[in-house]
Amino acid sequence: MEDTEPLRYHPADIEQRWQQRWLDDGTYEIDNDDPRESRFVLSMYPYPSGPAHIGHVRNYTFGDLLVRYNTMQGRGVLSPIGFDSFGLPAENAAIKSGEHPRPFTDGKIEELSSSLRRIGAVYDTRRTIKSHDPAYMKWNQVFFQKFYEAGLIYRTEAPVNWCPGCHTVLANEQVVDGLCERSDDPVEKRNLEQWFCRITAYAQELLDDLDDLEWPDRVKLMQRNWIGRSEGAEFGLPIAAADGTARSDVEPLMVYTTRPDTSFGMTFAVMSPEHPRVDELTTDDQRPLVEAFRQEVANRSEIDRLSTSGEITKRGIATGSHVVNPFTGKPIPVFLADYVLITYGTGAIMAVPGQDQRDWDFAAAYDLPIVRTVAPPDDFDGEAFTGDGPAINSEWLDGLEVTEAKAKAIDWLVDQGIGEHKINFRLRDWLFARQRFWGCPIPMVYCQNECGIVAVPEDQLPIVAPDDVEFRASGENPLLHHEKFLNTTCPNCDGPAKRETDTMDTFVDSSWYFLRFCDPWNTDEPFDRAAAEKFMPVDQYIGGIEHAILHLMYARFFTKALADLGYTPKDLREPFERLFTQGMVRMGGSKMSKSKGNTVAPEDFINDHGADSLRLAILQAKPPAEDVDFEDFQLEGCERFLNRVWRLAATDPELIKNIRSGATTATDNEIDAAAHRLIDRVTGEYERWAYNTAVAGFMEFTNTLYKYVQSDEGANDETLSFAVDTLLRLMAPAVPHISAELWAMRHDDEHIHELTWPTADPAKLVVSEVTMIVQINGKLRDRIDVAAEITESDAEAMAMASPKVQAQLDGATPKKVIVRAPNLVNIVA
RNA sequence: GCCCGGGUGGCGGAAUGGCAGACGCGGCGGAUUCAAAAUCCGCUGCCCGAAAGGGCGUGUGGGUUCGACUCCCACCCCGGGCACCA
Repeated sequence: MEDTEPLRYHPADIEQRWQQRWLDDGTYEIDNDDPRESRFVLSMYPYPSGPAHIGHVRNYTFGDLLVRYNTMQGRGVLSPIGFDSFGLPAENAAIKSGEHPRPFTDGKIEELSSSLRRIGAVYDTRRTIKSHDPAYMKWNQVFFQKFYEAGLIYRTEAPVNWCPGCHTVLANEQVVDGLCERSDDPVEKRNLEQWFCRITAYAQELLDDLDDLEWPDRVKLMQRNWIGRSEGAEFGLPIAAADGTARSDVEPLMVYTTRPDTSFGMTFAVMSPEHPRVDELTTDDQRPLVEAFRQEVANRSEIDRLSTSGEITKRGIATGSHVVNPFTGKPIPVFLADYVLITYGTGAIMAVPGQDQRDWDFAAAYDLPIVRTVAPPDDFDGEAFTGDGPAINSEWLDGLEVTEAKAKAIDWLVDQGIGEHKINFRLRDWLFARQRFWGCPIPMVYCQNECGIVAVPEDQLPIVAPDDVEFRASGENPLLHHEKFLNTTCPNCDGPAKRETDTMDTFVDSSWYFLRFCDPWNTDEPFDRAAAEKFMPVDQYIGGIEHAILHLMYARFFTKALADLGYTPKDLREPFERLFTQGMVRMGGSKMSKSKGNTVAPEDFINDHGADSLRLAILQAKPPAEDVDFEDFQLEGCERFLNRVWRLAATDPELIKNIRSGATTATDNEIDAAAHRLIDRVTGEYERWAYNTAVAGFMEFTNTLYKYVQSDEGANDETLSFAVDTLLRLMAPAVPHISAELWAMRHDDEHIHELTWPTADPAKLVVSEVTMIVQINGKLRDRIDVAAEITESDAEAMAMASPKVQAQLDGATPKKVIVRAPNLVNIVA
């Protein structure tokens, strides 16, 4: 029977054994006083949804390779894992089954951990943390209160996004095209009193600090767009009296613009339908129409309102009142329009149809005057002109270019005392609370006497939701009906108080977990400052592009806020020094998901073929940053390759028949040099995430060794031994089980992952002979083997002497000869 | 609309101004075998040619260069992000 053949590769036998040994030996545990140079390698906090899917496997394979590679480089690598275990799926399951989310979640964590272990991913398992662990929740709650004290968290009424499907409010970042990113339900705008986090206080720093991060440009760009800084002027438009003159007895209407230079072309003004001064600025004869318009806008869904289609005349209405353009002194009408947003700037704009296409369309529909204030080029045939050019029709701005005109207009506004230079951000404050059960409770109470909102004292934290709750089909938070939880006493006055039943957005949990990993045992503090100083920032963060905005923005904000609150060193401004965003695994072109039923179970493959084959196939398939289709994994080829390595390294006598000892031949030396070149190559490829070509390198070298051992000359024992050992050491981070097993077989149970990374002998990287290519007019005509140190003139002479060149030239004299000795000669004929 | 990323054999991909197609998959042929699987070896961009050899070839068109998959300009197609932000 083949199965009993000792030299066969049987992954199932060896993988479990090595996984156990890595745990037992604590190979990847690191203490806080570890003397080695430290490296923090982290894969994004996974939501525990059950056994790993193929996307997880890809992500954690890349992370694991880096952990093992850096460890072999002699660094002390912090490689922790945790579980982002709060969230809606567990609560929705609870609603269906009636079972509490905790056992459900613990079960999923068990499944995911076991999968990670089975793919050979190694962690310091002593440091594992979970969001729903009260020991972790406590610090969320402490931070909430510190933020509240510092004014970074506040409670206010505001128009917020409400998802009826998830029965909770959502952050702006969780609304995609007017739909809930989780449930795809249309999101409604509701005016609710809510907890907000003042992330906008850090808007400028969040923007500036992007510059120094080694992150993909794409992610930085997405963050910049999301923060959306714009620079301009905010100023008042005086309300016009009946005769068109400016009234000084009422507040002017404030507007924000990025183009103060075009103010002379302002021929009307527009307010958001939700603007608080609409009533005041509506004339009696227009009031019925304005009211109808506001009602109509209020009834329209967010998605309708976002759509750019639809009759422009249906999108606005005149208020009947006028304001004065302070630049021209002339009265201009005030409109309402649904495209002006109450949440941005002042909720009112000056309209300059000559320089803004939307204003142009509106002006055309309402027959309003259009005045150009920037001269378009002669060949311009469009409508609104948004480009640069000299100012016209603008009195004292005429002739100035846009930049100068802006500055002068702002100076004038300041001189007149009616406006100022103003920077605006698109970024909004983070809506921090959710009306759901399975999250971290917000540690505040509402005093029924006079104290108002009161923080629960730290010695009473963490507040953990009770287990005896009844889940409702509506998704309504069961805490609302749990009298025992709800009713408490005010920490201030001992009077009756109601507990806050909202929980924190689960993005809070993932906003500082990397800091907790530095010191997860701490019971007195969220983490020790010195521990954070030692390991932070994360040297290499790995995760999906889908977190480009949400998680990465919140974690950056938390890091800055915690530094300013003194939890971390003041200069720790950024959590993730280097970010790598790996591509997604797709099935037949579409994203894999459980609901589409197109997932493949990595566990099944591992059972039959082993984790190393799967890891290798993932590494080989595509550059890590790119999306990959599961069908493109070449699982059989990779398994075949590992078998080839096995036969070679286990010295299968059928394969290796002809072994010599003693002095080395030219062939032996070439094999030896190839091994050194491979070290050089693979090291570079690991450094730059070129894992697919590193795998190609392993395969090429193995092919070379196969030819070597099967040649008539045979293989030198020492040369072969070094070559195979080198191959195993280079493969150890990529396919850890087979590499470890073969190394232990060959080296008396030595542990390959505790060895240091091989280094190439520079002397052996020098080549003595190269293939010089000879071109005529850039086309390849001949190849000649030459000495590496050949002179330019010798190279040219050899090229010219080539019979193929002579035949092509056919007696003609070359116009010019380009020589790049020893690699190339190009003859220009 | 604006902003990114990409377009290379039958397929996944390699090649950071110098041999296009490394490596793998697939295909074809051979060895081994009673036979098959497995394994090992060889060939495999397209066209012409018996061969030697030649021509063509990296989305399209132009440009820079002795030389372009690579740099520049324009366009086409695919993927992604932002999208009434004043």
